[in-house]
Amino acid sequence: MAVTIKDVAKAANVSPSTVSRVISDSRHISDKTKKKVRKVMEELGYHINLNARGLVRQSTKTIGIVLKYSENEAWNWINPFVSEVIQGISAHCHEHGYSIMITTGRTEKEIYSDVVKMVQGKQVDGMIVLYARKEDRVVPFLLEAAIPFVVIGKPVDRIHEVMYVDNDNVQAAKDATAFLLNQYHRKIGFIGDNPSFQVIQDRLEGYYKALELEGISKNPAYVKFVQNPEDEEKILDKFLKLEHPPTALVISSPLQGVGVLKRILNHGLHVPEDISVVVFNKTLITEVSIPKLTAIDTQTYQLGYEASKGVIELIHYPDTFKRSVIISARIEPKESHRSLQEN
Amino acid sequence: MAVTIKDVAKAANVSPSTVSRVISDSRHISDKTKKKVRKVMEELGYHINLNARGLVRQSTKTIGIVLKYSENEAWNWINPFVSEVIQGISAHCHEHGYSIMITTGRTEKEIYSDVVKMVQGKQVDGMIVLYARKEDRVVPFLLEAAIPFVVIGKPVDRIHEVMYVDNDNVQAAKDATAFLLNQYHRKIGFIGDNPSFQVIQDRLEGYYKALELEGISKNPAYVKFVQNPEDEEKILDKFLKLEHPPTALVISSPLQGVGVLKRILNHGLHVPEDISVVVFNKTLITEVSIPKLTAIDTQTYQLGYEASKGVIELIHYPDTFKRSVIISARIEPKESHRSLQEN
DNA sequence: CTCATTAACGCAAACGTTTGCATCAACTTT
DNA sequence: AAAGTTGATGCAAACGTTTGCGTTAATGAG
Repeated sequence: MAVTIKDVAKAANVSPSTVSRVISDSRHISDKTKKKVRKVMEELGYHINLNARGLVRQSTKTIGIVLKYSENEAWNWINPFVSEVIQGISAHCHEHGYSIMITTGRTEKEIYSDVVKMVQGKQVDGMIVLYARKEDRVVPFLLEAAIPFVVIGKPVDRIHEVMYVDNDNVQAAKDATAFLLNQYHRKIGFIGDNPSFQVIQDRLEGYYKALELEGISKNPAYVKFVQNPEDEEKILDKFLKLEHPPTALVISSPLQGVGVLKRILNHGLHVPEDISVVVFNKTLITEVSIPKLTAIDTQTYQLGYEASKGVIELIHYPDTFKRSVIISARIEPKESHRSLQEN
Repeated sequence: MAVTIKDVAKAANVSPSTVSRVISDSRHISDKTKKKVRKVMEELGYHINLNARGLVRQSTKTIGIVLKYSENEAWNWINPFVSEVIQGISAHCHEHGYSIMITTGRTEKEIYSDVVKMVQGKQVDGMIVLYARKEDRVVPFLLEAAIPFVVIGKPVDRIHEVMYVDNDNVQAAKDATAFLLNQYHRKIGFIGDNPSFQVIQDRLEGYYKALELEGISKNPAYVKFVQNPEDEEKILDKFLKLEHPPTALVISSPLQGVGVLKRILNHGLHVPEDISVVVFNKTLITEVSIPKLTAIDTQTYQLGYEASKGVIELIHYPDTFKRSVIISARIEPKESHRSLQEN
């Protein structure tokens, strides 16, 4: 088949071990020999077999990515969040010569076995988990397998045992709400998706905290969760039928953001004239939206980049302290908000 | 380290070869032995080492994906096209037990060496190339290496030697243009991105063809290429300053579509009242845009799915006829166009 | 009862690297 | 000049599978 290290060795009149050492640029080999061997490698068109190397080195210089599993299949990849995170991971991995392998499973069970295959099959040196979910089997498995990994998002359960990178969602939501308060909004609504995610709980908490600081009491009528896109309509209806409809909204996803935007228009109202909107996650969507959405930049790319830094560090120094990285989020004022007071 | 086939063999009182055959469920092994061995595997927590298997089988059941390279880094992953294609690939790969590995390179050179590494390093059994570009080194390399691969898009050069899956971009653009012509538009503009991509050339050709059928001659003033987002402004300016500005536009990417949408609004004009817009690639973006963009559904997911079908077929039957698959594209009328004639 | 057939399994050689240890020549040192 | 040191390379055993071929015992045919 292909030309192997032995072929090169034979042609260069050296031993296979010498060739191997030339490949890894060992300092035990004389420059003359290196030159000679390299020339032969060139001539023969040699390329290393990474399977063989992986076998003996017990390392493949590959990291696996566990893609987010979502009931709503379409939202997986389409969700720009995933893309951007992977961008970040990819960038850092490349800098360190690591390859990337991704899960292909669609259901929770499939994904789990993908992970097992990657890890036990020794296909990867480390893993990055793109979500944090209650009662998930992946994280416990990875802990058990004692393979380096980091999760993006805040793992609910064994938080002190795993390294994770996340935003401070409480703080971010607090900031977002405070931003609106500073613009003299007093009636602020909150829209989140599935409240079973920790993210949503945290953001809700931050939202409440900011209100509290201003002495505004919790108003359940201002807080809604949309489980599927159709809910948006109902929710907006309810909001607008209130005696005092909210003048501003904090929304936990860009997709919902544009959805709400559209419903608002349908009601003959305008953003930001009639109602201000701040959404979580600055993404392509918030940029191409008209008006551009004032969004919380959670620095998704950076999230991925740091996660990658984490695993690779863990791979090289397994005893690294499992520090957790908080990526700061900051609000990026665009066009979907306005101050209630014309200064 | 981990428990190997030999450990299992020892514990089960059989030879390693027997264990191996149990794993592959060989019919040369008695059911009794299989049961026994499987039980031991279970007890010992055995899992196969895919590196070792890859080494001897000369196959890893992994396919590599060459991500599109773009000068404008941000457009890579963010571009929903890529995400959807990968979704399709991923789905089919999973059905056949194949894993996925993606390139991490940012520049053309980096990507090329990623590919070489994957292929020569025997990390993958086949490849899918997510773009077709003139004077690209990847496709020639893959041909040379004689590894199964399929490109998504129409390879310009050695078209009869490679298997590809693509839309009929000429036809699609022709349809799109005809669609507008049917709505009594006569002054139709075309906006594409990098004209070095075959896609753009094809779409341009289809655009011209449709016009020709109506006896409308080519007008270079109506055809523009935007290389970076800032160009959109200039282009629109030029269009609008024409004596007869276009009443409709065919745009080759959803991202550009929303960009142009915004610029049009900036000029105090409205879509579709003042100008109709049809964009290529129905994606999340075109759906969340306001108004929803009338788009050509190129069935991106299907593109990926078929590509995957292609490689895996080539892997199993190397002598498969290198058929090329054309995924039909059809226009999905939404809200960004109108007829010039009030019926 | 002998011989050919088959079913079930073991042997051992690959697959292409890496790496600890041994070797050996050429230099230093004393 | 002998002993020790250093530098450059080779030997051979791993790494964990797969698989062609050989062996054995049981079965069937004649």
